This record gives sequence, structure tokens and C-alpha cells, in this order.
Amino acid sequence: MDVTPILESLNDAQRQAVTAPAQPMLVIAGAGSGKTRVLVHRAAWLIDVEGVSPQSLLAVTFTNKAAAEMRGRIESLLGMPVNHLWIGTFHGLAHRLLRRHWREAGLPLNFQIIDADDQLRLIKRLLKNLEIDDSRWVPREIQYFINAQKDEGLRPKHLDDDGDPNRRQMIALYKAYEEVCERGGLVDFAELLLRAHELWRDNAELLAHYQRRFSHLLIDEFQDTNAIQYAWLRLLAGKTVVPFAVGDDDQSIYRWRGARVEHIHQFQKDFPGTVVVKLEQNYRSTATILKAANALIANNHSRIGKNLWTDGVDGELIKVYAAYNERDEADFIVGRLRDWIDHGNLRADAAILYRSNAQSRVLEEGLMNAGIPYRVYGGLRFFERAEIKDALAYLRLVSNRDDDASFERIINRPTRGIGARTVESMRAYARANNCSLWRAAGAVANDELNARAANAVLSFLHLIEKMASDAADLDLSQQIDVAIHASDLINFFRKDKGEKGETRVENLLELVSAGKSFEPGLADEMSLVDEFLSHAALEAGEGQADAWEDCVQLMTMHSAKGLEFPLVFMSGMEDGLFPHQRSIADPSGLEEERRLCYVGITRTMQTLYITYAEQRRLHGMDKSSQPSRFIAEIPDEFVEEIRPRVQVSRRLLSPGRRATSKATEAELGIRLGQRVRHGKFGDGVILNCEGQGAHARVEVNFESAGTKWLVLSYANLDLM
DNA sequence: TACTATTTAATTTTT
DNA sequence: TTAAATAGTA
Repeated sequence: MDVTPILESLNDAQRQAVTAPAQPMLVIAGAGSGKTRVLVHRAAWLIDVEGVSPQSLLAVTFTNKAAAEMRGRIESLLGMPVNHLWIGTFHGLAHRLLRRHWREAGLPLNFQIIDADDQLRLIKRLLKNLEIDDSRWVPREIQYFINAQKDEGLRPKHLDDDGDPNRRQMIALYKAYEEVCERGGLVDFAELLLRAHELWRDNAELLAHYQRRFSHLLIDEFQDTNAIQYAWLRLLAGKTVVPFAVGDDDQSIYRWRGARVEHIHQFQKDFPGTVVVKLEQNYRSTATILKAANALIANNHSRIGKNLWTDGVDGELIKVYAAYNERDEADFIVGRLRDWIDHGNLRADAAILYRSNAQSRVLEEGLMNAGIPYRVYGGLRFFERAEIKDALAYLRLVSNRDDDASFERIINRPTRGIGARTVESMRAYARANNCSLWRAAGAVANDELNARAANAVLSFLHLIEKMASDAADLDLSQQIDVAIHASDLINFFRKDKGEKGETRVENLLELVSAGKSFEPGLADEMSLVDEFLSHAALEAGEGQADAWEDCVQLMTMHSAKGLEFPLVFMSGMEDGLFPHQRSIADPSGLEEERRLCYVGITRTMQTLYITYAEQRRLHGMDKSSQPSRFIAEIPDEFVEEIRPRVQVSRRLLSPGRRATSKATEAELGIRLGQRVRHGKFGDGVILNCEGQGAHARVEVNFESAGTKWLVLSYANLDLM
């Protein structure tokens, strides 16, 4: 057999991993070292050379994107489709199992998946129902608590309050939440994993069946597994299924979401004889970038330890720019992007990274003013949009009348005269009789409510029943179409003024066509609608559909993981912002921030700019800040400061020195009181100035935009 | 019920 | 600052 295509492009370490005999393998894959490639080639090797049947392989990833990419690459390497190969996310695979074995899992046939937003709403509703003060018991915290327990594999019955009344209440709420989910046939993300684990744990035969079926287990981003995911893998592996895990402890940035790097050590204990392979040759970045990243991450103590290297060129030094403020920072970045683009480079090859989403605003303004197209990652995704979730809630209620979460979402959307009072009486009835809101609505309409309210409620019930009886004759997209028209949702949003309403209507119509092109995969007993709804929850879709325009990429460092760009800007590199204030005090929190910084740096292929602002407007207040400690952790030899040679530190900005600089006036040929015109702010008068050279700033009082400090070299003021 | 004023809080987010 | 949630008013 010719194994050349599978092996030819691999280095020694990669080849060792790919061709390893059937034994537990742990591949520690540094950034840009060909992690996915190893996984893909391993799968191909097993199938093509070892003769393992595709259906004996199970490959697990964290994101749908990664799963799709892996499948595609395996198929193109093998030159054939591998339909029976199970590749999916933890959640997707768990979902698949639960649909197949819903009875054994103790779920209704048509159970529905709720996303994080649904879950939060459900908790809020629960608190209201139990008349619990939501300022003392913050819904978000309860949600966090519940998910954290589930991530650890813990049910309420496993939890002890330790005599802590606070904790006791949390546990009670967790229990109450479970009951609501149970009654409504609702399963949240963490529940998918937990149930799937319990399914195998409690059904020896079922587990044995899957252990027979699968001979090899491939795991991507292993450092991101949480306790329940690991337990699930461990259970499946048993003594016979051979695990092959790929991960990088230095890129573990989701501890706050339950991920435990420790699993890398645990793996070696649980699977004696594990062979560890380190991939340390990097094919992405210049030597300078790598050395800088290595030096930074060396400051972390708890790590396996590896040293990325490259046989490529040293490349450019990392450029550090100290901006006056966030506006200057944005202007600087825009200026550099301009150069980049003017030199004929793709905008899409440049990324601006930041620690938190709020930081994108100033950058966006800068890009907008400069007319540079950009794309911000991480907004609302298609299936997360309110109007889409409204429409889906109709379908869900049709599928399952006991789905209280959906019931309450749409009972008065569009408004149909069913107000808070009416809903409250339904809630009370449901609570008293331990039934769903749907049942309660029917009962309450018949005896408690006044004619007006009763009418409204009855016609709502009728509407849903009508949809349900019609549904049998309709295909998926027609059902969606009926849902948005019969409910009048579409007109409800059409009335929304302006562009907003328009996009909402468009989205609803888009949903109809999504239904048309939806292809069922599982095709079991589950109805097509239920499958579509699960798909919507599990794969929320892309943030923005406007596909392939060449634009600058803006995203958080978290969402940059796994990506690479020739030109990278790491912005807002200030202590307090990055590392974030909330992580600074805790050593392990700080280490995670450092790993995040490592992830950021290692996104870079060629050119890296690190920028920070000496003064930043945060929460409406100007605050001066120190450069991020991480900058100082990069050895000087890899860094080039590009800061106009005027020593402007906070001293200059302090009130005492904020006097007019005669030198500046003379140098720039401006004077106080001079009238100027700005491209965006219009006309104004110079009130003050300071600094020299490229960093000289003036304070201008604009007629319409108010008083602003502008950096002269960027502001492009016209003297008048 | 719908609109407006006021208050409050502010990381990161696959699924 | 600003976005979201809440309270108050028409």
C-alpha cells in the first residue's frame, strides 16, 4: 500500500504520533505545530493503513467548525467520503446518543435543547415563581452555579450544603430548576453531557455496545475538557478503546468554564503506558515571535514545558506602541493598517485582538472614519436572535405543549392583550396543581379570568392547536412560514420602525428558507421539526452572513484561538484590562491570562504590534494605567518601541504640566484661539496644546461636538 | 400596553 | 459610557 500521501508532509514527531501502534497517545501540540494535521492524518492512517473501519472511529471536538474541518480534511486526504465515521462536538455526540436512547436516558421522545439564554430566562422565571428576591439571588450566579455542578457531574442529591444557608438555597434552586426542565422536557447544554454520561454509566450493556463498536477515540483540544467530558471519554475508553488525545496545556484559556488542564496528567495515570509526543516545531510564526512567546509563557509555573522552535527567519521585531489614550491607539492602528493595505496586502490578513468586547468600539470608530472595512466576531448569531427564537418557540410549543419556557416567551408576543396579571394567575395555578402553563392556561381561562383576558388566552391556545393540526400536512419550511404568519410575528416586527424591524423581518424569512434547505441527519423517530430545533440550538450559525468581503478582523483573544494572521495587533495591553482586573489577584487567574496572552502572540505569522494607552476612558471615566506586565515579560531583544521620541509620561499629562507649550505653538504654527476645521467634528477653536512632534496634542472646542483633545499628527486639522 | 426616565453594573463564551 | 433592566407615566 502506498502510504506516501499520509506521511510525506509530516515531520518526525508528527509521523511518530500518526503511525503509533494502538496504545494510548497524548500529543502535546504547541501553537502552530500542526495539531489538526496530526489528528487528520492519524485518522487516515488508521483507516487506510491499519484497516480500521471508519465506523470504529470516534472523533471529538469542541466546536462545530473544528468538526466540519476535520471531516473535510480526512475525506480529502483519503479521497473518499467517510459517512460512518462519527465526528462531532461533545454536545453533538451526546445529543445523538440521547436521541437514540431517549428511553434509557429517561427523556421524552421530543425533548428540546435550551441554550444559555433560554436557561437564564428559565431561572428568572423560576425565581419569580418561588417569590425569591432576584437581587439577593442573582440569576446569572445561579446559572453559573448550576452549570458548574453539572460540569462536575453533580446532581443536587450529590451536594451537601455544609451548613451554609447560602449554599443550601443554591442547591434548592438547582433542584427546582431540574424539576422545571424535567416537566418541560428541556435539556440544557451541560445536561446533554451529564445525561450522556449517566446513560453509559447506568447501562452496562449500552456502554458495552459502544465499546465494541469503537476501537479508536480521537480527541481534539484536550486541554479544554471539563470533568464530565473527561469522565464520559474515560467511560467509553474502558480497557479496550484506544484514546488519542491532542492538546496544549499552554493554550488552556477556559478554566472559568470548567475546563481542567489537569486532565492531561490524569490521562497518563488513567491510561498506563501512555506515550507522550511533543510537537514543538512551529510552522506559523517567525523566530522572534516564538522566542517572545516562549519567554512569556516561561513565567507560568504549572506547565508541562515545551519549547517551540522554527527553522524560519527571525523576522521583524515586535513593535510596542504607547498611545496617549484609546483614541490615539485606534488612530495608530488605523495608520498601520493603511500602510499594510497600501502595500497591496489583504485586509483579511490583519487582525486586531483585544481582551474584552467593549474595547472594539473605539477601534471600530477609527476604522469607520478611515473607511477601512472590518468585521467584528462574536456578536449575536443567527439562531440566537430574538425574533428567530420567538418563531422557534412557536414550533417548540406545537411540538410539546408542556414547554413552559417557550410558552412564556410567546404568550404575549406579539402582544395579544395577555398582560402580567393574567400570566401571573396562570403561574399560580400551575404551581398549585404542579402542571405546565399550557394546562394552567386552559383551566384559568375557564374559571378565573374575566371575559376579555379569557378570550385572549383561549384564542392563543386555539392558535397553537390549529398550528399543530395543520402541521401534519406541511413540510418544515411551510410550518415555519405558518408559525410566523399565523402568529402575526412578522407583522409585529414589520411595525418596528427603521432598519431594525426590517432586518428582523428579513431574518424571519431567512428562517423559512433555512427550513427549506435543512437536511435531516438522524432520521429516527424524531420529527423533522424537532431535529431542526435541536440543530438550531446546537449550531447557532455564523455571526454575520455577509461572507467573503475582504476586511480587517476584530475579535477577542479568546475567539482568536486556532486562527492565524500575518499581521496582528494586540491592543489595550494595560494592567487591569489585560491581565484583567478580576484575575490579577489570583495567581492561577493570572497564569490563565498569561496563557491567553501567549495565545494572542502566537496568532502572529509575521508582524506583531502591541499597543497600550497611558490613559483610557473606561466606564465613562478617564483612568491612567500602566502597561501590561506581560509586555515587560517579553525580553527587550525582541521588542522595538515605536513611540515618538518625546518623553511624555503621565507627568506631562498631570494637571500641573498641562500648560500651553510655547515650543509646540511655535513648532506647529498654531496658537490658542486659532479656528480649525476637523473632518468629523466640524469647526472649533483651539483652547490648549501640549507635547511635541508626532505626539503633540491640542484641545479644541468644537461648535457641535464639544471639547476634545486631539493628536495633531492624526487629527488632520485645517487651519482657518 | 407602550413609551420614557432612572438605576445599575461593567471578562472571556465553543455548545 | 452605555446597555440593559426596572420603575413610572400616558
